Order: sequence, then C-alpha cells, then structure tokens
Amino acid sequence: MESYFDILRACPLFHEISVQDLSSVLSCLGAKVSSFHKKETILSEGEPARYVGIVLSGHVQIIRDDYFGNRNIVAGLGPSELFGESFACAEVLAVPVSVIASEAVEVMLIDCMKITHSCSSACGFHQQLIINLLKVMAGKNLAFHQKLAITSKRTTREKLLAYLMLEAQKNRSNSFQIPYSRQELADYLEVDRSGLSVIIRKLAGEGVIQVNQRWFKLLPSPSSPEISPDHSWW
Amino acid sequence: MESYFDILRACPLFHEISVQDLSSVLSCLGAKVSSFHKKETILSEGEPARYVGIVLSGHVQIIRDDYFGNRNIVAGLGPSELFGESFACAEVLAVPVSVIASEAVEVMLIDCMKITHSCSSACGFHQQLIINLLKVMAGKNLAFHQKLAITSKRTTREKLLAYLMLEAQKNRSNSFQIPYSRQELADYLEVDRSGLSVIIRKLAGEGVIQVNQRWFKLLPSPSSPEISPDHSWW
DNA sequence: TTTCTCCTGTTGAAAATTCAACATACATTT
DNA sequence: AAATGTATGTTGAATTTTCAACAGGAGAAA
Repeated sequence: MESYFDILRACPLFHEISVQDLSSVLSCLGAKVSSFHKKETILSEGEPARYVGIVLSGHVQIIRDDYFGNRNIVAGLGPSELFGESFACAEVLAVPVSVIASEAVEVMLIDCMKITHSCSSACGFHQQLIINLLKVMAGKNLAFHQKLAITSKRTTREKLLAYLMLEAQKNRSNSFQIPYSRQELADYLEVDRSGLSVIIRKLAGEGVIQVNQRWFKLLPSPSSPEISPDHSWW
Repeated sequence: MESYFDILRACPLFHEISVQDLSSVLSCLGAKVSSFHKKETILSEGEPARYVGIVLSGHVQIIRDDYFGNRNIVAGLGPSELFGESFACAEVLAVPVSVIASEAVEVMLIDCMKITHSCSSACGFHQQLIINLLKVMAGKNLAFHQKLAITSKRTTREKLLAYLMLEAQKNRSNSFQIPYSRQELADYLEVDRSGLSVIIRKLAGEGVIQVNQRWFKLLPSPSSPEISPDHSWW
C-alpha cells in the first residue's frame, strides 16, 4: 500500500491529510487495491454504484455504448484521479456508463458509505474527507462543462481545435501527447474517425498544427499569440 | 421569506431540515432573495463564482455563447433547483457559463462559504447542509450524463427522440410540455432550428409523435411498448 | 522472415446538417 | 385597424458528416 503514497498524496480526496495519517485513514475506509488488464471492465453499465475508485497507475475510460455499437468516451482518467464518486453518492441502482481499463491499470476501491458516514471509532478525518469529496465533485462538474464546450461545437474541425487548445492549456505547452488513439479521439469528440483523419491532415497542411501519432503541436497563428513558449519535439 | 417555504422544503439542499428550523438556517446563511425580469442576466460568464442560487419561481437557463453567436443551453432549471453550486465550491475565478432568466424569476442567493464553513455560533445544521450539497452535486453529475447521452447522438432525429423519451420518463407520462421554445430546444440539442422543425414535422407525419407548440406526445410503436398510460391532451 | 492483427489514412457516394432567405401566424402596440 | 416584432415553418443550395470499403504500415506472434 505504501508504494502508492505518492499517487494518493496527489489525490484531491486526501488533500490536507498528512502522509502519517494516510495508513489509518485507508484502513478505516477499508480501501482495497485491484488490478485490471487492458480492455478489462472495471464497472459495467447497469450495475449498482457503491465504490469510489482512484486510479493508481495506468488509465481508465468512462464510456457509454449505444445499441448500435457507437461508443462515446465521456472522459479518460489517469493516476490520482477519481471515478464513480457521483454514482456512489447518489446511490444510483444502475450506473449509466461503464468504466474500462484503456491500458493495464491498478485502482483503489473505497466504499463510498465509509466516507460519507462517520465511523464508530470517530476518527477525525471524515469531515475533511467530505469537504474534499465536495471539491472533487465540483471539479468534475467543471470538467463536464469543458467537455460540453468541446462537443457542442458543430464541426469536427472546431471540436478538434477546442480540444487541442484545452490540452495545450492543461499541459502549459503548445506541444503535448494526447491519451487517445485516433478511434478513441473520435469517440471522445463524438465524430467519425475517418472524417477526423481528414481534418487532422488538413489542419497540418494549413500549418495550424503539427502531428505525429499521439503528439500534437499547436502552431502560433499570425492573429492569435501562442499559449506558451514552444520547443521542437521531433 | 415564509411564502417560499414550500419551494424550499422541496429543495434538496434543505433535506432533513425541519420547517421550524428553516428560518434560523436561512438567516445564519445570510440568504437573500432577488427578482429578475425575463431575459435578464443573473450571472455573467467570466465573473467570479460565489453564490449558490435556488430558483423560487420561474425558470432560468444555464447558457454558453461562443464568439460566433451560437448559443448552447446547458440546462434549464425550475423551482427548487440549484445553480452555481459547483463553481462556488470550486471557487473558480471566472465561471464558464451565464445564467439568465428565461422568464420572470425569483431566486434565493446564498454565499457558498457560509455553507461549507461552519459558523461561529456552531448551529448544528452545517453538517447536514454539506451532506445535502454533496447529494445535489452528485445529482447534477447524473444530469450531465443524461445530457451527454442526448447530445452525443449523431443525428437531430436521435437527439430529439432521446430528449423526448427522457422527458416522458421524468413526467411519467407519454404526453408532456417541454420548457423550451423551438429555438431554445435547438440550442439545447445543439442542432439547427430549421432542421429541427423539419424533423419534428417528419416524426409527426410518421405517427411517432404528436405535437402542438410545446406539447409533445410520444405515440406507442408496434415494437416498443408505451412508457405509461396515455391520455388525450387536445 | 512470414503471417496475422490492429491501427490509421484515403476515397467516393449517400445522407444529414447548416445556412440564408422568405412566408406565415400570433400577439402586442400604436 | 394598422403596424410592429417575435416565433415558427418552409425551401433549396452549399457544406459537412457519415458510411463502407480498401490500402498501407507497425508491431506481435509463429
């Protein structure tokens, strides 16, 4: 368990909780660690919600498939990030999405009730945990607004550029690596994969971006100044 | 203030708080009531977030306009519903959306800090308020998932039907009134208004729905059974 | 190396959306 | 009654997306 402390310290759920206390907090919460292989399902659509998950290593994706096989990637999550907290808090009987391991992943699972209900031994951390959970959820709501800002754009081109600009902002650099393959990026942006390919090539041809696999670089345009100092990357 | 008690009692933020205690809770929170005319702006994009809003009467819309004037209606909210709680909790310096009065509206505004930070007089309600706020946010997250399930559909027809089915479910009836005009519905579904008109007429022609202004009725199809007992409405 | 699979890019045709412009209906104001 | 403004439906052209099918390349496995 101790080997994950760096990840857990960066996890907003444990903000303001010291490393020394972490062990006792985790055992009070009954935290368990599980591993999943690439493509394995961590939580299936339709299941009741109970656990809050924390990504310890690897990546997971929140997905929703419709009856015709179209996949929508709601979000991708990396180390220190939480999933399932909203469903568990709302005590929904059937979660509307699935959570899958997009690559080999380790997650920590915590029964949400153990967070929101103070324990009998009255350890003094629940108050802080609840406040932290509140902030996590607020942050998740903001993330949803960002996703909406992307997918509400009408064309593939606008969606892609909106996404890339947000990624550049997150990475504080004009060049960055995205966590999605082409098909996954299309599923995230809610567009057709082949159409996305065409747009990417076109934007590169216009000198708006440079691309190499999962690497992207936003090139400064004459009108809009660059976001941050750029440096070559290939 | 007392005239709003029925609305406030139905507000999930005050769940498990008795009507007798409501007055003292509200004064402890420094709750204020404001009125806004139709189309007036309650909160402007770019402003810092501070207040949680509760709709007392009328309707508000959470909107985002892009630089080309395209409007996206993120959500519409009626009496007893909250807005702004995520931004206030996350203490964002510039909210990414605006909140406008889609019709004449009264709202109660509460400083979010007063909720999340226990007061000096140590009134015993903060713990309950925070738990309630947690559930509200969890519910908002679910609402976002629903909205994504609608807007991630690729065609206007699928978006409209997904929306109408959710409304029918909410109203527990195949016939219901939607809170949006045609333009607003198009902005909510993220599609073109005139194209939406065409689809609505087509669906009515196919016998899938009946429409009259804001009234919609989902007609049972041979394959899928109806959602609930239907009754004529015009 | 060879084979196989998966991922990505390409293409063209079909379908759907957007856009602009106009017609109609309804309500409100003058 | 006339005028005005707003909301909605209609239409056709231009644009964009989707869909299906295929080709090339990278990597894994035999």
